[in-house]
Amino acid sequence: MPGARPRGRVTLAEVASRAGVSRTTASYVLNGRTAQMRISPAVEQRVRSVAESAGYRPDLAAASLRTRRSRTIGVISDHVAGGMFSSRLLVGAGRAAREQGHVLLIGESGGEPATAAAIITEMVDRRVDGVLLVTAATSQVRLPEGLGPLPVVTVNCTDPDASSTSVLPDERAGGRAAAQVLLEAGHRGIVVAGEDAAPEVLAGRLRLAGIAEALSAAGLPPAERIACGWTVEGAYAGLAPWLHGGARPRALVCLTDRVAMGAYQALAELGLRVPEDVSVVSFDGSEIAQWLRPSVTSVAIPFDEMGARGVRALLDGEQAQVLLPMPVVDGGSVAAPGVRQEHH
Amino acid sequence: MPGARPRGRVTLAEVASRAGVSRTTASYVLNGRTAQMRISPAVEQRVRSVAESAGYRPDLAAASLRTRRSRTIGVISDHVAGGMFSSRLLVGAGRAAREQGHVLLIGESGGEPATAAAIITEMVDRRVDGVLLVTAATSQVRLPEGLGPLPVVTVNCTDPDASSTSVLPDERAGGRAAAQVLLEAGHRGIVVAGEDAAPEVLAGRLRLAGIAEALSAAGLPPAERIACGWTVEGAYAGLAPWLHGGARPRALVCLTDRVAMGAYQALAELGLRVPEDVSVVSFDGSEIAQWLRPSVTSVAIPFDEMGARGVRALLDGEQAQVLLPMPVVDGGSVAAPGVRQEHH
DNA sequence: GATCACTGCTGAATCGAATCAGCAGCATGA
DNA sequence: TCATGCTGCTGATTCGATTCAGCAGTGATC
Repeated sequence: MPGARPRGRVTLAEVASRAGVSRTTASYVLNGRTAQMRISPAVEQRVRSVAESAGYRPDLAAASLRTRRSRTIGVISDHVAGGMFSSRLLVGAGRAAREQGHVLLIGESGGEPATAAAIITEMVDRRVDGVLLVTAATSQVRLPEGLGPLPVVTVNCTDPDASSTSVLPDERAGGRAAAQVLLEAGHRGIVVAGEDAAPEVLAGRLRLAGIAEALSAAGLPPAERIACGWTVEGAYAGLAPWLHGGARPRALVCLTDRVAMGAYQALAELGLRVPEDVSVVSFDGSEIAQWLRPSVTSVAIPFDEMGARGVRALLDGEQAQVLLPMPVVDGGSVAAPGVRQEHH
Repeated sequence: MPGARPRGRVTLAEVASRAGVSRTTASYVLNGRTAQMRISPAVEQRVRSVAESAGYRPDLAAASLRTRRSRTIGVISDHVAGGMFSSRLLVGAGRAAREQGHVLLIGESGGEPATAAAIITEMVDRRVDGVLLVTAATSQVRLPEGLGPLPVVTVNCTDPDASSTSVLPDERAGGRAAAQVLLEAGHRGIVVAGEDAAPEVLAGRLRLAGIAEALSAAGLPPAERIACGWTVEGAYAGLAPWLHGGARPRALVCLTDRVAMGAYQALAELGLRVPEDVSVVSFDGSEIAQWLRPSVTSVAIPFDEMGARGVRALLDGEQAQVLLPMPVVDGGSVAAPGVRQEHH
């Protein structure tokens, strides 16, 4: 049946024949290699317009077979897709990838090394151009086996033994910024709520280090520490007894927004108001921070940007270690110490 | 240099030659088609063991070129990856895909049709085997153009004009369940907080319909409705004036966990306790529900399972409309009405 | 002992692009 | 007039799998 297109897709061969040139010429034109290959402007125009009007799209499976490039990036994560905030990383990464004609292949290991290994195999089989290794919490990792010579960028994590590029939030500077917010409001006695999580998690240690640096630079003694987990429940359970025991902090740094939420609950139970009685600053810059009443000033993890920078570093072959600033998202949770209103 | 492997990957041709058979035979063995093709057990064993010991992995780009199948599923979402809870859908979908040797290609449109179109093009170019169209909120959609004959499963959304398979949470039954929890606790006067969002969002309407059904079945009048948005802030802003105006609900159904959070804030401000003064039930089953004190009983959206079922429906060529049950996650927010303790 | 069916394999084509090596045609200079 | 060099294109091969069609060899049958 002449006139009917036999297959679903238009191939390069069809474009070439309709334009009256060889497949080779059509290929060069459509890959923008007219200059090196000395294709005349007339032919170039002809090929381009035929391709356009025929709706030609190259078959990437065929191209990948030949070029060994797939315009696809593998994202291997532990709990990023499942995480409440970290999943935004995928949004930024996806946008940056799309800007360069790439697409994301995702695999979530759930923290299982065996699953991670299976994911890596699947990705290598599909000839991904590179891999983004991502964690939900800023942490140290070991690069998994099986990646071979694939370029890898670690995002929100880093392998101290590997030379791979990494993109990390500047948690230490974030820690300084958090303390600075309270210091600038006039606070001196600062209490830190939250404790180190697992040893491979960097976030806690670096935030604490930053806070300590800011206090030390201001000539103040180290902050008091209240141990409580990283969770809402843990923070409440850790802070409530302390407050019931009579403690009356004026300025609280919570190591995560979840801790801040638990802290708000414990404070509310005692009738302590934020910020009149207690100023609060926290970390993560998640939506939780805005949901609290008043919303809590939070030092944000730029997940979206981290994903984007990770992809760009991967595609541009960047080698540096990138430290992204953590912006302070202002809420209504910080006030000058003033004179505390006594409740009877 | 004899002995050294020339390329990075072992090819089928190498496996075949080492096993002393043709590429054809090796291919049939490794694709499990020994029965139809009458390959002897001895040859099968030989090929398998050579492939195993050489670490052979088929090049999927080459296979895709021939078979037009890529063992890859495209996931096109609006705000799923960026969403706090909905991103779990990707986890379930990824797991189900991996179980069948598939992998997920994700693209998030942010709700932009132009971006969605670009994503579809990229996915079609990569010969995905099928597409999961996903939304963060249960809603009605229109299938986008450009998918051609690709199988599509809509997850958490549905196109009433299309015949594609869809996987949806049974929001109406969820609504009934929410009301039932309160009715069984002995409540009769139920107030619903939250309002219809955009008309294409089904969740609100169906939840309300389910609640109405349960009340009607119990011979009770329709529930009172308090208009407030879907957000924490909106819920607080809607409920606080109402409570300040003297309203004293005994049982509250919040249309989302966010609304529940805002409701808790408004209730706390008035000194109304959950569940002693007010019983609360909500929807979503998100982590927020567990963070509240006391945790709120919530009718959960099974995001994880929705993703998994969507993938299975796609790969199995299922045609039915799947309605997944919404489990009630018990919290401590419901109690019998009892006698209200008066506060002076 | 020719025909037939069956077993167990293989040769060659194919998918759709990328790319190396080379070939006409024309102008230029010696 | 012929070698030389440039311009502008093309033929043929390659990537690594899948798969159709077919072909030796063996034993059974009449």
